Amino acid sequence: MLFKTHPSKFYSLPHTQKSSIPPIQAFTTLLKSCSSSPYQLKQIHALLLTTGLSIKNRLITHLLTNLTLLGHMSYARQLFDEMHKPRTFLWNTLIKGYVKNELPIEAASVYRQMHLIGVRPDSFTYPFVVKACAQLPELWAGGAVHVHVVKYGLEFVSMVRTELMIMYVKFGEMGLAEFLFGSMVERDVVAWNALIAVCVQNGFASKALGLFHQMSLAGIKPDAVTIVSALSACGQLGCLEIGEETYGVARKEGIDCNIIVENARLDMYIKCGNTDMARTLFNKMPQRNVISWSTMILGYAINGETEKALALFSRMKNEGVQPNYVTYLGVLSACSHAGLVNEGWAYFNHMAQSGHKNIQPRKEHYACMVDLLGRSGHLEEAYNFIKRMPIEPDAGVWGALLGACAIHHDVKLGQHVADLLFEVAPDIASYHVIMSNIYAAVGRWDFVDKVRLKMRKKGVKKVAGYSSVEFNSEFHFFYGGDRSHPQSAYIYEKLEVLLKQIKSIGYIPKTSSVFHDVETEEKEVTISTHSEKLAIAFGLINVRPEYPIRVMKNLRTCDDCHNFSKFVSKITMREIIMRDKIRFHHFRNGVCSCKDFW
DNA sequence: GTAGGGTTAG
Repeated sequence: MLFKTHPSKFYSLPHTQKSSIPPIQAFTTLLKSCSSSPYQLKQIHALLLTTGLSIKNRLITHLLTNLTLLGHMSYARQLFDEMHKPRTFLWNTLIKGYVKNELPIEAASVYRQMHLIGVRPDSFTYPFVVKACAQLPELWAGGAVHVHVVKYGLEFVSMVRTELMIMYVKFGEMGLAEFLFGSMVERDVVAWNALIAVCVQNGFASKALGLFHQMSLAGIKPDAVTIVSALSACGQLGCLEIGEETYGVARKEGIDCNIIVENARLDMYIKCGNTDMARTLFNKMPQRNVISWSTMILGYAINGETEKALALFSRMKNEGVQPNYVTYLGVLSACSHAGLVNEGWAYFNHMAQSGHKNIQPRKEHYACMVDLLGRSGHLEEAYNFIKRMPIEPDAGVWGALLGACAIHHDVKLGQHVADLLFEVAPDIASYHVIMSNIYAAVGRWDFVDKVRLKMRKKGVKKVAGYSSVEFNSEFHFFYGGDRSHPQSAYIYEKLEVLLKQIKSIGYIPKTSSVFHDVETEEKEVTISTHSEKLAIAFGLINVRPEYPIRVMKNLRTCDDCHNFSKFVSKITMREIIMRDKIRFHHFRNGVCSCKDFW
């Protein structure tokens, strides 16, 4: 700031002997507040050298720190390399810089170099080195670093241990993380929060809720950060009751009036399929940021309330809130879920032509457009659209087209797309399953077997489908053909009665069900005991009639289950809300909110 | 003189 407005003042500073501010202090202040361009920083550096102050490590450190914060890592590295015997904290600063700029390999190599030269790392070094290891694709470096940590006797340093825990959860090593946590000397609120947050972020939501519970038993008061992670876990699991209880805790602790907490709560309502509660909260929030708006828009989109999503988007712009690229993902997926091709094009073109750097279409937006075009039957157009992409299409983009080929039974294009897709992402089970479903739908069982064989050879395993229902603040999980639930006998009995009833009003099981990008449950399990059917039967037995039955599914639902749910909602007069992998289906009186377009 | 945790999307 100072530099921009009064450059002359700045340049004269170090030379002004008479100045009341000593030069070193002046530099320090300046560099601390400095957020200048690399050019300006270079000038400052040059000035430091000419005034003979370069030996002052303190100033160099500020400069180095500023460079790393601004992302000018190559210049920071150059500065570092010019130093004579940099001390440990300077090494730490450089490593920290690489980690903050998500350059874990560079960070790790600086750490290695440190070792080779014989500079002893300290307790400030490891939090960052471990964080770098957590950003690497494989765990082995992290394991080696853990050994060093033990060797230097730093394993009980709270922050080092916290970072190690985070690293292990990221690599799915929950057991190791829990061991480290359990044997921690002081488990403060931040350590709890770190573990809970990383569990949520890596798909261990029920583990996160378990920890949240344990935390209160241990007498540690949650803060806003804890609540945000807990609410996020509830959203992931789709548990509205526990979500409300969590919010109750926040209110009791007086940490509910925080925009991040409110956004997390908003998201929780959305992910539980309750747009009414979300809207009520949204409307009474004293402040809303772009995340609040985007969450609400996306919420309408995935719940099939397309008009509301688009209306909210224009209200957002009228109120002068700048949409970001996530907001546009919400808008485009609203169009996609409703088959609004023209509107989708209009929004997409607006993004591309806006001139705003932060809303230039990204791969996700392209995938959304491909999905929209493909789902609506414009397969050729979708393919050409990908071919014209200015950025390299990724698996998500090709996957969207493959999914569309499955819906429209286009074997030829499907095969072609699969070839391209498996070049980019050979090991993703769901894409192989879609391809096998494409063949299955047209009766090419020879090819189906080939795909299965290929999967077996590659060791690609499909994910088992399951559905869950929350009841009395507890989860009930069902797999296809599952008989492990204590109420199993009643559930199957109920299911039988339901099938008889709906058959009498026209339900015909679609045994040759068309698969969308669904991964079917085990082959031997008949269609009548798909996990969502069991979950619905369970819900009908247990959930009070005034409440809807909320079923959460990890994969997409199949045609037959979709049809089944419509009929059941009709004869039982119950609302069934089903969340599949990418959207909601609200079944009321025989009709689904998705209008059978998904 | 430096250190650990949070919301949308993927």
